Amino acid sequence: MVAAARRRPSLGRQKIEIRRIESEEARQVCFSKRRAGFFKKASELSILCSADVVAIVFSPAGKAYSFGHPSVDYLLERFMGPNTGNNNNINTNTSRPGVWVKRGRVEGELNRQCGELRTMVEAQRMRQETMEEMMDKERAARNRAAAWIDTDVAHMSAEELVGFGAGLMAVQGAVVARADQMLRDALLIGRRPTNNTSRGKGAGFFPVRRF
Amino acid sequence: MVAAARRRPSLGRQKIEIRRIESEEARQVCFSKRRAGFFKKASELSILCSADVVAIVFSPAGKAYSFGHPSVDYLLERFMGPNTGNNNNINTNTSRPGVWVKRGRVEGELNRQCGELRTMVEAQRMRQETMEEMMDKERAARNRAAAWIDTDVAHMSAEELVGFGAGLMAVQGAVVARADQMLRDALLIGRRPTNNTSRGKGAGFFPVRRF
DNA sequence: GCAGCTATACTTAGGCA
DNA sequence: GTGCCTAAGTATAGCTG
Repeated sequence: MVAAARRRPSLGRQKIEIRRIESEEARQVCFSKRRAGFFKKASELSILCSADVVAIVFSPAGKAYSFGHPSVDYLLERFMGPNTGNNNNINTNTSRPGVWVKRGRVEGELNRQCGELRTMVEAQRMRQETMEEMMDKERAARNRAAAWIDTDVAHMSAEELVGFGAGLMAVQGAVVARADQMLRDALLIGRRPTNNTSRGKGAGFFPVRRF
Repeated sequence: MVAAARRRPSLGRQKIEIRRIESEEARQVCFSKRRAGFFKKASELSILCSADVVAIVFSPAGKAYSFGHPSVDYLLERFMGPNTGNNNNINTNTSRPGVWVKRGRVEGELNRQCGELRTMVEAQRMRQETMEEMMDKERAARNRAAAWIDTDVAHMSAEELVGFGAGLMAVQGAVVARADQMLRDALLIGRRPTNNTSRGKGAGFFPVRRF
């Protein structure tokens, strides 16, 4: 059966899907709020568990915000290691990064390569953003369509339904349900209807790298 | 009143102060749980707001866990690259007039950075492909959905049709046409269909009407 | 150590000032 | 961009298997 149209259940918090927020303004607001919450989590984690934590967030506009305990620099240094390889069980006691100097011309070739690569990265990023926006639009259109179907069914009075007849109702329900199901499944906007106490997001959910 | 309440008020969550957890075991458990939550927050932040996020956590034992979107190394390079002045809570431009590297590790750093950038390019390319595949699937799903509706009605047996009654048969064409059109219009354009069809007492709101 | 539970503390989406 | 408000959605402390 098709879910009834969902009106705003309240003035309070609403559930949202974890996907790029389309509205630029809403995205910005969300960014501010969640960034604060994120850093708070980082802080709590470091205090409660005596863990060292560093978190850096780049806003879409390019601004960088960071949190670090004991300090961002120290931890980054520790993470990246004294050499190119990342070492797991740390042993660097260098509490301060050394002096940084601008690269000389010796590495001009490498520098150019890096520049090109960076340019490529940026270009690809822009393409990616464009594509994300396209998908947002498609999804928005889809949601509107789904909502429209839902509304239709939801607003259908019993009288009207009777008018259709049992057979038509069945087909209609099947059509709508099936279409809705297919759309949701295929388009990844569905959810697990089986168990509302969602569980089982155990492993491999995050791109977390372990050492 | 004397605080006699040193009992557990319930079986549920209890309030704790944000301070180092004394019990080693409890601290470890908390670390695991909160670390997961922390990375989840990072992931959500990056997705919801299209922000780049990197988070690194060192367990008390020294193990390092990290999350990074698009990639830890790329973001760290981006964060540290532009200049030396990288302290906490500092803004950094995305643009870099020149790449700065640590003295004495210039070549190693450059090579490493180039490697990371190449990895980035590759990763982004793959992500782009993934996204394109998703879009293709979405289109295919839409087409399948539309086709399914068609076939469903088209393959309807005479028996079924009899069950529906003559009126339903008469409307069948309208069902298909309207549903198809609705899907196509709404899905592709997101345009609101004209729903104000004349409706007598039993007229259906849905494209299909009573017979 | 991780997975599952319960009940609750905490976070935050959507509005509004 | 900031901050407050409400109500709901989530994360998670404390336990158990």
